[in-house]
Amino acid sequence: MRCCPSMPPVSQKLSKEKYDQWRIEEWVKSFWAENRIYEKARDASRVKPRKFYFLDGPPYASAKLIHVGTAWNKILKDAILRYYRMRGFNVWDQPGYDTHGLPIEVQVEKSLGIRNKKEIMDRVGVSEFIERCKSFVRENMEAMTRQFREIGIFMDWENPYITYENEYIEAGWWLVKKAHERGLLYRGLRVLHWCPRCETTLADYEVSEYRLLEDPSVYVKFQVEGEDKTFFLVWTTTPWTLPANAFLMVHPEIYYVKVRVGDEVLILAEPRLEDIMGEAGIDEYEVVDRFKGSALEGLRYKHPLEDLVPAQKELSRFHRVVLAPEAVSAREGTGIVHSAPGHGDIDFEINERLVGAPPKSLVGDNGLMTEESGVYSGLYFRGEANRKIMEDLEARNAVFYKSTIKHRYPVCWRCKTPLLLRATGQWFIAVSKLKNEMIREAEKIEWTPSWAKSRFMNLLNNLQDWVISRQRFWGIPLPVWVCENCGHVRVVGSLDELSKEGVEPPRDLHRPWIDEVTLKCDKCAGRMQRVPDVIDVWFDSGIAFYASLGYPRRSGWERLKPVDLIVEGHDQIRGWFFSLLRSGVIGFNEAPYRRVLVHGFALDELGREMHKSLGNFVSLEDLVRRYPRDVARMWILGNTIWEDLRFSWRGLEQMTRFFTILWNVYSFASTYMGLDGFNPEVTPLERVREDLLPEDRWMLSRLNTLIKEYHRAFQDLRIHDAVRMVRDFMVEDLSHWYLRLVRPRVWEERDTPEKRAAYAVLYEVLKKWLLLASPLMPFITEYIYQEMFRGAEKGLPESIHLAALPEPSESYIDLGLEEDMKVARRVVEGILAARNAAGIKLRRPVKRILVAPRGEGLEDSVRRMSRIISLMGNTKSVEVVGIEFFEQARVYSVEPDMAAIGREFKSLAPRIVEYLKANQESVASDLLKSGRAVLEIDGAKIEIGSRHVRIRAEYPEWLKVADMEDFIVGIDTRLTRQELLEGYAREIVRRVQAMRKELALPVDASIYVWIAGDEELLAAAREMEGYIARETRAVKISVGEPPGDAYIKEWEVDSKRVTLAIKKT
RNA sequence: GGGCCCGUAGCUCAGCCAGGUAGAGCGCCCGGCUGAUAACCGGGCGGUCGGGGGUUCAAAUCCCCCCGGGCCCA
Repeated sequence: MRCCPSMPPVSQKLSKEKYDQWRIEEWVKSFWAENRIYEKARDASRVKPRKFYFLDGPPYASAKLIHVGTAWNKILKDAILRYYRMRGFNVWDQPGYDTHGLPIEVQVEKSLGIRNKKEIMDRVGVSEFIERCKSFVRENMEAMTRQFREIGIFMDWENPYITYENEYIEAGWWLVKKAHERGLLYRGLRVLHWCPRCETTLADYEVSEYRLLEDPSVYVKFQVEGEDKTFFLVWTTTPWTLPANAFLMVHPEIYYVKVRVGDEVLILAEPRLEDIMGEAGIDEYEVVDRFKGSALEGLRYKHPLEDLVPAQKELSRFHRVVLAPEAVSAREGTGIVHSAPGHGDIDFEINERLVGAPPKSLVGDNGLMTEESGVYSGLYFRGEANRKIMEDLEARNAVFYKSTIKHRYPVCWRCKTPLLLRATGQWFIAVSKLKNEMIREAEKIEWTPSWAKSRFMNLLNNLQDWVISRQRFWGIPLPVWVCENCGHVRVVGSLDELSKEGVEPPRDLHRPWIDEVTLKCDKCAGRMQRVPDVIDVWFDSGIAFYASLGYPRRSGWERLKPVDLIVEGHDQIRGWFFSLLRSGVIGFNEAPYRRVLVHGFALDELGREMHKSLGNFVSLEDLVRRYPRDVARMWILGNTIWEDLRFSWRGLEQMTRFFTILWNVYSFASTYMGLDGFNPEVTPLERVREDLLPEDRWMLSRLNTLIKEYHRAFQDLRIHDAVRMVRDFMVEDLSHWYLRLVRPRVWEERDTPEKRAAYAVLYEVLKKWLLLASPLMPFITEYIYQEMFRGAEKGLPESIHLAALPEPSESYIDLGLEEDMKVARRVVEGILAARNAAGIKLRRPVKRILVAPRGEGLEDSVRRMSRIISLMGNTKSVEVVGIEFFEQARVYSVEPDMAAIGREFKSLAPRIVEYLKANQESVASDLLKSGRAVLEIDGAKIEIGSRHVRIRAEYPEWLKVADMEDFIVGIDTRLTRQELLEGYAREIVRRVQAMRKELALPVDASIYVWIAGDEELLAAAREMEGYIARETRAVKISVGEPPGDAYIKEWEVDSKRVTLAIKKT
């Protein structure tokens, strides 16, 4: 094998160093940076014909720390992108950042020490505020990018898309204009949650936090018109909505009663009567009438605060009872619900449909009651206003009963201020009109896992119009200009449109600069001013599919569309996946993406969500401080993608074991290939095909099966399955099995065809495995590639990440052989179990093992694999026998159950026991056959049953058996002198090896060996001299005294003493 | 209140789609190996497959109900 010294063999470098994943990763990082490996991978990919447009869901840049879940997300994406690059796709891998929105504004407000919207305008100034938002976001983005790069995410970090950039904003305008052109943009009134501190509307999905708050619980009497002493009883926890009351609602199907209490008559729902009277502490009352709610329809009433509230002048003419089953429940309240259409969403809807009152909101932007509320003007809605209203009601005898209630009440998710519902004018996109198109397009999307689709479809069935306006600053300005004179609306879709009007667009398109742009109305030549709103931040990321590519200003989208894959957590089904589709249909009438992969959430070790406030938050930095990147990546990627990831330091710790095994495998190969000067160019796989042993063909079959299944897993987006099969292959097939099988061949000093074959196979397997593993663990694979493979073959790419993934070679796949080997492994497992039971170590050879297969075809497999079974089980022969062999070999014994025998046979018991002991086998066989046995004692016949004894099956002393599912495996433990001596020889070898190691001798150094001590061991040394010499690289084995400068050590083998000495030649 | 996901050994999780004697790793106990070695390997112990009902010759797996956790919606 050293025939061609001019060629560079496989380097031994790997085996010379201690495994240190940290050092490796540092080295690889700088290797990538110095040689611009990412850029080379990107550029090589970008000229390929088959496109793969991946779109990064932009993380929200509101913090510097990266959540483990976000890391999982990017690591998954990275593995997939690497895979597609290595399969020759033209991969678009631009990352993005989501940068606008209220959460960022709130953080910046905090840093500026201000508390409300007014202060932004008055104290800080909007332009300063916007600059602060931008620099805050920029710092966060930089920090996040640095960390993503740190863990080896190969994405185009030099060219991310950023939602605050002018080009991106302009792309947003384009879509608003598109919606306008399609007649989908409208301004409408809608009751929405409002934060009185942030002074903006919140979308439904932003109303996510609730607090337990105390509110008044009050039963108010509304006098029935024309009947002085008859009242509708109404329950409310929001007295501040009463001034805006327009009508009352009842359920047509529920029964109502008139109840006399004192000299008054109350109307309320029958099912609530007892509870309410009980709560109010009233025992004496009389039901005077009973009727369905429908009978109340149209009855008019008098509002108790009518004269105090100017708004009531307009509202009083609407005061009547309407039927509204969807708004009324028989389970709480009185069954009569007061409706303020300006402060309730159902109220608003019913008002539109049945009543038509003006939906008054008597609460201003900042939570203070407005002028129109008269005496309550200027009072805070949940505080002073509530109190004053209660006082007035009581003063007017309009309160039947009052107390307080603690209930879940929505608060602002950013500042925790209690919210209110309020009718406000907002801008909408009428996506409900696009429902059919959206469903049609969603049907075309491929979902992994498939249940994500049903969840998505469920959402589409409840499609609502989209409120896109927000009354804030840090967002894409709504490109809507309204004429001050005639109210004409104009939507601007690009900067060019402004230029054409002779308007110089501001250098930054954000507020406040854009607010200064005015246009001339083309209807009346009046001045047009922009509406002050910005757009919902969900709009930003929803347009990323084209906006990230600079469309419509730049080309690219037309070429790359549609997006081939998006990958996000399951919360984004309702979030990003939804908003992308919405924008796609508004703008292009089609779904912008083709495939979706949904992953789970990263939870803490107890299965809870991670929150900084809970103190269980693990950041990416925490993670990579404690575990190397590849280890973290492999652990994270191994989790079933669409299930939640339970964080576990222990899990990470366990993953490090896999890496030592993997390192040891490569280190082992590198040691011996280097030693023997193996050169893959001189001895390629094709050249050894004739010399392959069954285990080699098996290994190659396994490799190619792995490659096949790996590609299938990646194509199905089952990355976790790819991780598991790559890992299992390395541990089970390569390390545990193949390496053990080829070791003797590798140790062989001579150059044999079998050794060459082993090296060629090993080289092939190690190289291809490394390629398969490289998208998953990019650091260590790069390192090994550089150290071990790069120098051994000419023309290999500069980095493993520039290489192509292997494709399976069907000609190497032999499933029958794989099946045979499975059988062999099961048999060897049986041998080991039997050895274990017999206390015979693997080092000691046995004469024969006996295998009785239980199933069809196993017998042939065992015969075909008998050489391998012998080798791995250290046995001289493998005999296939029938099950009967073991049945016949079994010796049965019975053990009397004294309690049972004594109870039934009293004084005869000792005699029976005596008999049983003497006739164990016959009694046992009778009992097994017929369940009874007849004993003859003093001529009398006594019958016993199996309840009287315990039957045991035993094999004879020389046969140790492992009874398995598909086999019985037995070892013949009777050793001849030959096996005994061989065993001793191996004991000697092992000890000499240990001594070599203690002296740190080079693996290929020759030595002299001296042996003294027990006679049998000396005999073994003499008779097995050749074997011992070969295994230990001894040039001579002498019996007797060693020289003084030899390394001498006393040993004990089977309590026989032996002294060994070695010395380097 | 609705939709979807998860619940399997002490711990972390496969197996469920296409029903056929419950698996892995870790931990624990016992043993082995020693030129891949601050490693590694084998064996053993360990499970009402969240609970209940149904379909079936056969259910962790399919169906229904309930309990607990999660995501989303109302």
